[in-house]
Amino acid sequence: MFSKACEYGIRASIYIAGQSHKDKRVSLKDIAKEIGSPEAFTAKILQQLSKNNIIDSVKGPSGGFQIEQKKLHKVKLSHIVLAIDGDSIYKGCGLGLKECSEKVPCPVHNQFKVIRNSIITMLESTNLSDLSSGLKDGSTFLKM
Amino acid sequence: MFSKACEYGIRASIYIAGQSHKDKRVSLKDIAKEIGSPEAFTAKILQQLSKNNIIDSVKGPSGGFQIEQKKLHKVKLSHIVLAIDGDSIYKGCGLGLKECSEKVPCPVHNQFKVIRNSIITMLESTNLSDLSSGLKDGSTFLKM
DNA sequence: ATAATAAAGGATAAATTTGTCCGAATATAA
DNA sequence: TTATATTCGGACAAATTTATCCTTTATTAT
Repeated sequence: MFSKACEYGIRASIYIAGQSHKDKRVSLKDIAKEIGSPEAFTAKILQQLSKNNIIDSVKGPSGGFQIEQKKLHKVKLSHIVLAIDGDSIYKGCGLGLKECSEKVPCPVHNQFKVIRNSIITMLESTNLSDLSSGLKDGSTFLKM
Repeated sequence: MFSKACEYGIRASIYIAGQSHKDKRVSLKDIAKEIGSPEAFTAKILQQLSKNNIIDSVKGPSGGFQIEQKKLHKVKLSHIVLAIDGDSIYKGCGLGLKECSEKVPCPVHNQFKVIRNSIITMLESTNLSDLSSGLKDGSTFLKM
């Protein structure tokens, strides 16, 4: 569904959100350890998220990554996915056709439209605040 | 959503289905031309589909690929996807976690479950016979 | 039988994605 | 001001996916 980079990006964002809720800034090292991702690769992804204003980064000692508390419920999964994987989920054809559209549909166009719409709705209605709360009470997990 | 190989596999299967409906066997060359796919790569994919008894292949002059007419409505998209991409769509975690389950869920587990179930339902209820009929009446397309 | 045709299969190459390494830039604290 | 901690950014490496090429095998028609 998503690229590995996007999976790491979502997991990292959820972890950062949980810590930001407690006003804690977290380092790359922490993040990679907590979500079980390769550190250097994760760094690249965090850079992308930072450039897209999804997370904030601070250099130097006691630096790290964080998300403004008031943004926590505003950041949706869709923002992260768009920043990392682009809009392929939004506009791509299920069979990889470039010209697939309502006017010139592929054979599975209508079936995929239903799926795509439910994916988009889900991505746009799920925010980091909600996702991080399950971590806090131990009902959800980010590693393994 | 699917690998390129799987996309080509589905497109090829739909084309073969359409021709098989007219009792016509089709060659690799034909298929690649009609679905706009790289020939040699398509050959590999057709081999896989053939080994999985999704399509039949015949060597030699006037050989090619076909699907038994009585199988046309029995072959579902799910069969093709499973043969080429495996069951990652069926069992994989949306965030790439190995151990994600009802007992140990990732933060988006429930949201993804809904999506996954609708994908599975769609794949298991869509057959080649239906998909190829749109090609015949010119309402759907397999190229570009 | 022989030649021609078409898929099968193995080896290899190109492209993309995933992942690593290291020096530069920046901020903090002593 | 200096040493240290941390992200940034570019270059590189490994792994995977996509794609090609060429020889072998099977089948058909002559």
